[in-house]
Amino acid sequence: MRLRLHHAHPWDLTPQEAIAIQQRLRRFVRLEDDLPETVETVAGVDVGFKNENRITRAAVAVLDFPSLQLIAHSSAETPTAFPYIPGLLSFREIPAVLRALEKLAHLPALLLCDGQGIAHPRRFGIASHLGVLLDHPTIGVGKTRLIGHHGPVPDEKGAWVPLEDNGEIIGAVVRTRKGVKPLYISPGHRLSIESAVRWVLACTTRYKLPETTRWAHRLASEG
DNA sequence: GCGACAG
DNA sequence: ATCTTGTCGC
Repeated sequence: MRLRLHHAHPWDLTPQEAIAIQQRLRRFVRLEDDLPETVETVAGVDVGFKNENRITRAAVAVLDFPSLQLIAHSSAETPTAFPYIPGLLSFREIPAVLRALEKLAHLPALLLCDGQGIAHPRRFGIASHLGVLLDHPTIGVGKTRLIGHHGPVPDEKGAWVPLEDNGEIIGAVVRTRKGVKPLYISPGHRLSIESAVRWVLACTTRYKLPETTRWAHRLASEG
């Protein structure tokens, strides 16, 4: 589908300017549930690198919901134009992600992104950034923590505890599989924390990572 | 000044 | 993220 998005080219941005953009866009993030009545497709978005990080490859895996069967996918490669800086990950990965999304016939109802949503120093991780640019529901699925603190997570699938920063709840630490490190879940845009957790669990079967993420990771890394 | 630090 | 074999535990 056609995506008309204006934004500065990452290679022209200084970290300070990138931070200013996050501060300007964060006000558009909405945490009220705003999804279609019926969600028929969910997608995983992930990025991989080639040629010593010179090439960024993004992949989108579209799954039917709730069967979680892969029904479509797309990918795109772009020259890597921004370094990896904690807190500014989206400026490195989003350009390729947008190119991959453009190749889809239809935008999936919900996008699960690798990384954080609002569980970010400025509450504007990659899932929120992508969600605001598209004004579309997104969830951040992080394998590790960027910011925030939390208590122990019961070792039972589906158990979760709030992720907190300065007295503010910014996400959830979720046990998607017994005996395995939990996932750091936070809303990107158009969902509440509780809903984000529910959707991630609904997309997870027998593995730590949701099926959406597993497919996207596979498509972004290999051939 | 000393740690922490998504992918 | 990426480089990579075997190995511990349910």
